[in-house]
Amino acid sequence: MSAAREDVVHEIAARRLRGVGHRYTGQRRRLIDILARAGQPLSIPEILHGRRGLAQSSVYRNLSDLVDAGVARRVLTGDEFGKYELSEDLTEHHHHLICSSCGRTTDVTLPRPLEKRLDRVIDDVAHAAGFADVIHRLDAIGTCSDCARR
Amino acid sequence: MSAAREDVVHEIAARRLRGVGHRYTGQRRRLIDILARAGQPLSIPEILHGRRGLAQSSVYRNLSDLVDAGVARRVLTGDEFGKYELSEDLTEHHHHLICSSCGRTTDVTLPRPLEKRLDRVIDDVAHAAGFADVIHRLDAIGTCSDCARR
DNA sequence: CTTCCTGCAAAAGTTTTGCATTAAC
DNA sequence: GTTAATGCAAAACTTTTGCAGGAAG
Repeated sequence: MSAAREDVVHEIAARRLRGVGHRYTGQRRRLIDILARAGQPLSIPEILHGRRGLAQSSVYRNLSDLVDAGVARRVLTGDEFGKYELSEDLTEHHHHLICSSCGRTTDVTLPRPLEKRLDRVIDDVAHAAGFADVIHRLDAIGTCSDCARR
Repeated sequence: MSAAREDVVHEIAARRLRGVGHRYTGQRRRLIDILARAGQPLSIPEILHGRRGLAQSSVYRNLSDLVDAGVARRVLTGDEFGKYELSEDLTEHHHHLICSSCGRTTDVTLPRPLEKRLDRVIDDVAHAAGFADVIHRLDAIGTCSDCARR
């Protein structure tokens, strides 16, 4: 995919964090790695699971800082937990397939022309309602193959 | 808009609740009224605010029952609270403009042809990934006019 | 009159905060 | 050396649950 190479992602993350007065510490670098390798949004319990040396409170604080710096974003899945992923300019514009039964979330992309048309229409509608700097969030919610079997 | 008249909404709500073994009580009827008149998703604090005779726990329970019966749905706004609205077959298919700064949420609709194309493409993509019974959720997130002024 | 719903209070579960210690620059 | 980040524990906040009393069918 068109995602930036990992070292470039780290450079960008470091720059943006410094831009908002934060340091690029080991734990923050590690979180970026975890999110970059996941390829799907992760909840804090998922991030903590099987990894040592990460205090829950620090992970919450750091993900929040990464969001503030524009390096990550919080995804709403209807799961009980919030999930996090790298921001789109570090990966690529994509959408989510969310299983309404188990919360499983998969990244998907749509054809370029459809995306462009969507963006135009949404921009028009949003401006008419007085909204500025609008991005869109399009997710599909259904039943994944595992849950359909039950 | 093409929304059903209020009394029809109540009939449908009553039928669907009975269908899952629930009664159509005064409080449930009242919640339907509140959601129907709001024209935008409401959080539980918003529902409780300025209304007497609604116990918080019962509102949580009843909204959950309304969702189970297919009369309402839970909307994720990034606000700290979950918000609820009537299900789309009782109103009409629409989307949300969400202010990332203050959480203000406004309903909007998109052109029919775009919606149809979206549905087709999402259906294809979802099926390819093994998902069934997919609906789409498209929201626009930006800055509302009030927050832009600050 | 039996079953489900309601309200209150308490519990559970996710996220945030205070503070002393440690690491970054 | 100064300022910010970390880990632990405790607190805050949203949502769920237990239970006794009340309403629905």
